[in-house]
Amino acid sequence: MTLDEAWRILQDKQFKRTKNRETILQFFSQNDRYLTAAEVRSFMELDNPGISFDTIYRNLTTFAELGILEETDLMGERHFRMQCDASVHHHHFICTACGKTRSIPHCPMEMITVNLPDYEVEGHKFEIYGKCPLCVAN
Amino acid sequence: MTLDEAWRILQDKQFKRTKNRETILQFFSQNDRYLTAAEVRSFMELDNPGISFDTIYRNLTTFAELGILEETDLMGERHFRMQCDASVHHHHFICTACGKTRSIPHCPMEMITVNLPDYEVEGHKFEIYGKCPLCVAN
DNA sequence: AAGTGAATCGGAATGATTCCGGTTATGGGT
DNA sequence: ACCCATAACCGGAATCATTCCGATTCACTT
Repeated sequence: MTLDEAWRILQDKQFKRTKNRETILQFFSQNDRYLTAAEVRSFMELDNPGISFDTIYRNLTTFAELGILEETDLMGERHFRMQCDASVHHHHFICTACGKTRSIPHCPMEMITVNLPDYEVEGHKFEIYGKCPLCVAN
Repeated sequence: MTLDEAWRILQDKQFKRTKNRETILQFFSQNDRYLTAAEVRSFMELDNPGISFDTIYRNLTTFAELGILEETDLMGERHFRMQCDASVHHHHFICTACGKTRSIPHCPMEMITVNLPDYEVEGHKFEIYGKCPLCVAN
């Protein structure tokens, strides 16, 4: 997702264009991996030393609800990354060393939901963890 | 997994047979779903009103490391359940209303890892969330 | 330029989990 | 059956991520 696409979504929903939101989105657009609220804060403090965690979490949650960011729990911590391509449903390999991700186009759900009659499926999570080629080499 | 199997594993690894461990295992053996440390504590307080969270977490972590319990993060909280059948790799449908689970024998990993050359896969997570037939009806 | 509600701030509160120093109890050896 | 070493436990404080809250500031509408 590009910055322009993100802002279009926000404007459609009447969210205001604030400096904090610009900084957050800029940070995600230039970091192609899952980030924690603390990492976002470190970056934002360069511009805004008094940034509140409340502001960060509020915006991250909003962005995730709007589909601008993807969210997942890793080691009990919330992590966020820019939505890579909402048009094609996919999953991720996540490097446990550097945090970088790689798309996995396959989704196992189709062949499985047929075996769950009477169940009301709300969502699913499929993630593969390990070391990416770069981190394997080091 | 049965209580006997669990105790055999513990004895193999020289863990002591304590009252607390008996209570914890008993609780899991009679609850076929993911439970939180707080739920475990509530149950244990019937016998042992002064039970410490430290004791609960220490044992839950030990059990999970030994493969006696399965662990997952749900809504940012650690949840544990008795390992259902370690001999057959599988995944779970998890009811978001009652917490009960249903085994999903299908694992999507085989057909996917072939597309990850040079990646070192350490693990994966595949869970389906929704309402079980009983909770759909209510 | 003024008004209004959204957004932010800062700091306290919460909730889950872990740490720690002191105490208790299990299981092996006598 | 008793002793001992050490695993296990206890209670409470500490930590960490996250949320709440009352007061202030800011972005957009008119």
